[in-house]
Amino acid sequence: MHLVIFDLETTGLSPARHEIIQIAAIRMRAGRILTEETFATFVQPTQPIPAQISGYTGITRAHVGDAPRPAEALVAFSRFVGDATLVAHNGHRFDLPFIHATCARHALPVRPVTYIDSLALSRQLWGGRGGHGLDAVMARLCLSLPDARRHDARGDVQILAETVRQMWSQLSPDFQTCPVTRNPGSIAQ
DNA sequence: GCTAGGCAGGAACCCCTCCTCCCCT
Repeated sequence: MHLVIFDLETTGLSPARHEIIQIAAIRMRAGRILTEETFATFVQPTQPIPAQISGYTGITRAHVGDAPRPAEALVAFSRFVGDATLVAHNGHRFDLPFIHATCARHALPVRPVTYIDSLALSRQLWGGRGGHGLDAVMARLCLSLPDARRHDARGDVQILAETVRQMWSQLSPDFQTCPVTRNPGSIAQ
């Protein structure tokens, strides 16, 4: 199965009120993380980045000042995605709604995609007990990637890709079948 | 902890609705 694992950093939690400031993605085929096939860009928001978000993500005005505008960044991301199935942690309620809202705000034409929420992999594997946040999943898998910085999309996507690989291998070792629901979504054309 | 939004699981109850917690920046 051809997957693109991705992560967004944003200026807040509300797709209606906040903006994307960073996109990172990494490709996975048949259970292999293709570390040479990555995508990463900062995105220039129309509003200033709140101080608490700069503190949380490390992303400041200096990072996004010359970055592509949202439309340009989302089209480039779409090209990278190709015909892959997208994967994001809490993507059903966070990343995909942010992409939908950003496309709508900038009147960007969209195309259908399928996506998997990696929260569902965690719930499938460990049931309702305990948390399913990325930190909790990492702890359960005893996973530590010292070079991957949390809350930087490039670091989070490395961590997420490895957690997805490990969870998937426990649920469907041959990587041929998808162990959780694939949802319909849309991204920029 | 707040923002938005409503999954998933459990309780109460008998089949759907309500409630609480969750998860993302």
